[in-house]
Amino acid sequence: MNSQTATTKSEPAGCLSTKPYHHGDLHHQCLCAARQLLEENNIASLSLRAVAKKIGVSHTAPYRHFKDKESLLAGIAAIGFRELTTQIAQAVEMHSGDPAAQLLEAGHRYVQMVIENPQCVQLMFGGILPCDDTYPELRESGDLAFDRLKMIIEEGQSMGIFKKAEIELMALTLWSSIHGLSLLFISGSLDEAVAAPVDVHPLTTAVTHLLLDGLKSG
Amino acid sequence: MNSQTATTKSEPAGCLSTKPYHHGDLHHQCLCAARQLLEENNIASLSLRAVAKKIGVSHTAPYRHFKDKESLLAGIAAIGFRELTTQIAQAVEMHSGDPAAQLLEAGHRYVQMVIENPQCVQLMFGGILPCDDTYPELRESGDLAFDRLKMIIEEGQSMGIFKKAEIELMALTLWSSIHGLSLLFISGSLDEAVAAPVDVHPLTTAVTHLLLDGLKSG
DNA sequence: ACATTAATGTATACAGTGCAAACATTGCAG
DNA sequence: CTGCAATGTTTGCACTGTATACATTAATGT
Repeated sequence: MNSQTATTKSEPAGCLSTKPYHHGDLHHQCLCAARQLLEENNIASLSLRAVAKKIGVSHTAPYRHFKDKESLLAGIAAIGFRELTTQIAQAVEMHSGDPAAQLLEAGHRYVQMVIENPQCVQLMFGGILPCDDTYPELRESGDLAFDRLKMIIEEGQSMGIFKKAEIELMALTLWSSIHGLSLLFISGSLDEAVAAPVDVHPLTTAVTHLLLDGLKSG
Repeated sequence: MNSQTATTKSEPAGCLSTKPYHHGDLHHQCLCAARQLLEENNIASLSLRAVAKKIGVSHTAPYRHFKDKESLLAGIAAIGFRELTTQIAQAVEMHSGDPAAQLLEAGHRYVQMVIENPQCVQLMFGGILPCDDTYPELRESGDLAFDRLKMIIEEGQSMGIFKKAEIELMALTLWSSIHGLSLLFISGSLDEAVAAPVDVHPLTTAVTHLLLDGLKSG
């Protein structure tokens, strides 16, 4: 080829500047693009090649940043777990000193997160990724979220507004219920099981209240 | 007595629609083989070609019985839904006249079913299959199961042992909780969130009891 | 009974996929 | 400036879903 100018950044007109052939940070962009494509379709039809094309790199470029496709998926799932934990944390500090309100708020945020990122959630809990310690970051985030949930209940107990059953059991019941409700919702199973058109927010509120009735002391 | 019926052996009580013509139950065998392969690995790595090979036919043979791969998956999911409905029905007739026991039994069977067929359940609720009416049989089965659940609660209410909240709401809470518990269990999320090694049966019992506390009248 | 036909299974082909290996381009360290 | 490590590209292979054309066989009308 010719030596000097033509090969390098000789694209003065038009295009955005940031395309130095060594792409900015492909790692991050892969995650973003993949997450977007994931939600646009579903897990099955997400391809690494499509991700690469969306970013504008060759279809093997992502392999410089992710060992394989599963590794990319794990990265997306980790983001999801972190977001979930964040949501719960925000719910806690939003209603400081009111465990019942914290649980309700956390439930709403959990459901909201699931509804807004259904495919990501399916990825997080859908058994696609291995359960072992292949991707440690996954478990840590999940752990954190559950810990926060238990802390809420603990506070409620010490305040005397929750009965003193096993904490993990109560937390698990709550988590299961909200988790199940969210997943049933995005799976579409509710739309025809329940007669009326389903509105999540009041539904979540009602379910949580029903659960809180069972958790109340006395 | 055998001149005609010898060759035309009525097909062996297959899982899906009967094939009045041409004998040979490839349809049924595809479903069985696919289901088996599905549980041996996971959804992502289930291939039609592997199914065909397992049965011993050419890799395009299944297309005579299933429009495409998704259609096969829908068939498997339908089997799963029907099995779920059956389990709940059996729980009901097992504890006739005792709604609380029916719910508990149904919960145990639900969880058991999920644990024994995790990949199938992921398929049923994992958002792989379209939610619309592309596969009507899917929705019908799910409907039936939910109807049975509501009937249990209705009976409990008329017997005066459940509070008289909205039936669909109570049913939904119960379903969500058991569903969520099952899915969390097979997703592996529980193994590290909960400290001790998780044993499902007592856990299901405990969760159900906690819920029943919230449902009780008074 | 036999030819016709529809139902069923096969052979072949093709585009899309994940991924490995060899190669090219860049930014940086000596 | 030279060499190197990080990053991106090209090429290639095995495998997948599935469309098409072909072969076979069971069911049916005459």
